[in-house]
Amino acid sequence: MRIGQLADAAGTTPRTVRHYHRLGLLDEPQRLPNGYREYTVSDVVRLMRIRWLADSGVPLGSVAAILSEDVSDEAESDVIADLRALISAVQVEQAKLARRHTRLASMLADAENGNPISALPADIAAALADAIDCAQLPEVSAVLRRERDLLEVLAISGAVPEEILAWYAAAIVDDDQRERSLALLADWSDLEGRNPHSAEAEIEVLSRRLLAHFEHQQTLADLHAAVPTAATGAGLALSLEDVIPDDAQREVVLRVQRRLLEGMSESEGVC
Amino acid sequence: MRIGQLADAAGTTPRTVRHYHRLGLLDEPQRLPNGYREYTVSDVVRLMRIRWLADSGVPLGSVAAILSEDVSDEAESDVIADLRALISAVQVEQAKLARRHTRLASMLADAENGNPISALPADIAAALADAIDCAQLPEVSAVLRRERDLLEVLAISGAVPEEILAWYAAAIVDDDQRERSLALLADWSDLEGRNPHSAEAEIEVLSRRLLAHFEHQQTLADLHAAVPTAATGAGLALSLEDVIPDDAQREVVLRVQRRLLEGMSESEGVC
DNA sequence: AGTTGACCCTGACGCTAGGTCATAGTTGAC
DNA sequence: GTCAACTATGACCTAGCGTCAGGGTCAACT
Repeated sequence: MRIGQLADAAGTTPRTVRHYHRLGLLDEPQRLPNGYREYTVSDVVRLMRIRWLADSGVPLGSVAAILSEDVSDEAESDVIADLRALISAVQVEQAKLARRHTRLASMLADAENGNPISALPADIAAALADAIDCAQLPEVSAVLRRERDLLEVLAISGAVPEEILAWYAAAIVDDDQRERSLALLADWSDLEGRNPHSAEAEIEVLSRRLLAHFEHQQTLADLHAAVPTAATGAGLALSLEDVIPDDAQREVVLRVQRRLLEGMSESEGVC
Repeated sequence: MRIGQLADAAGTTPRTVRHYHRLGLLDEPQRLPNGYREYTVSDVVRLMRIRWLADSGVPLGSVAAILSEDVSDEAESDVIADLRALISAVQVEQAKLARRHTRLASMLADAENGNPISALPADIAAALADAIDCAQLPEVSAVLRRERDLLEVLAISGAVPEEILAWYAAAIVDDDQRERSLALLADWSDLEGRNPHSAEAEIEVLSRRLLAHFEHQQTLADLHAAVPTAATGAGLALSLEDVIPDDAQREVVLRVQRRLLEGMSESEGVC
């Protein structure tokens, strides 16, 4: 019997047989005068056993121990431990594959509907992409990108609460609020270009408008409370300086945030 | 931001970041005077997007296309085709893992019960192993090994019908029939050492005893009918000469088989 | 001032389970 | 004789990094 017939009998290839020879899993048979390997039926049996184990997920390095006839106690308990480890590895892998399947399916749905592929829900990602494309001013589009990136990073971290997404969906996707939201963002981005010390009045106005815009202030409070927790919980160690390197811009953002927090705490009793 | 902080932020390792640099997935950032890479927050966003896709099962080679902003029609349809292929690959992998899980679980059960690990059902494999160990004559043990190997090869081929296994279970595992079965095999192996031309009488006697032994002759007929089909169906191209290289031994087996077939066809009308 | 420990750099090999050449000799059928 | 199909060996390739080897940098503590 030659190597091709052996391989055919076991449903594999000559390359694989030679591989097993080199690993010592299958003994090298006698050679014919022309150098060809000459196999017997017992090689077929051995090879099929190896293939069966390999197909069952046993790594080739453990096959020899399982196929060996000697059943010393320690060898057997080694085999049992190996099998247990393999089974839990398979379970881990199954969980991973299940996650992949759902994610890939939603990515495919996104792509088929012409939406961008993103870790964010399709409606939010699409609305943000549209807004970025349609923004007249490049600064507005930059602010929107920053918002989108931050939100997506939080979503990837698996730490973005449902309420935040719902709030975003309402503020950006909903046609009614959308225009006002974008106008606010435009003003905000406009403000970031200004000298923070000569823009006190505008900062005050913008903060009031933002507070007025968010009808559900509790949600805004949740947002501010959740973001740092979510970020650090996911191992994200980003400071505002990382996100906004420019000193003046950062100062404006800090002042607006401060005013917002003041405004929220003032009306806290109301909610 | 240095490479370790970047990697931590994305929940990965510096080695992975450098790997992505070499693949061109992540632009090389500016270097500090000491040669260290200096990252910004947009690198964090990019890296986390890459990790999210990779975790979702997208191969790194396809990540760039998915993350690229340009959405030309052909690029998008390429992406859709890739995603479809990935999803079906995941499904194939899930089926494979499910098979592995059941197989590994039954192997673990075998090992825990002290049974040999085999593609055969545990009771049959254990009974055959016991019989092989306890056989007084080495020839008997050799015949039993041959039987076991053949049966296991057929089981691995996935082509051994349930009835055959049930028959074996009855003949070998069942305590009542077991002794008679083993005695028959011992006589058979004894016969194989004889000159076929001077053993006509013994062949006749053995054949009659075999026929008498198998109460369910239809099952025996199934066995003989199924084995060649199963073997060729599984790509097994083994002739009797491969299994029994010795001419005289093979001749004895052929004569016994011939007598068995005659005996079966005689009583065919009865079943 | 020295030392320790935690980073960073590049380059190279290792892992699984074989696939895929490249090069060369052999067999078997027409 | 010729051609396809087989066999031999050896070497490189895959994916996604892990892990060393060998060396430089930096901040803190003694």
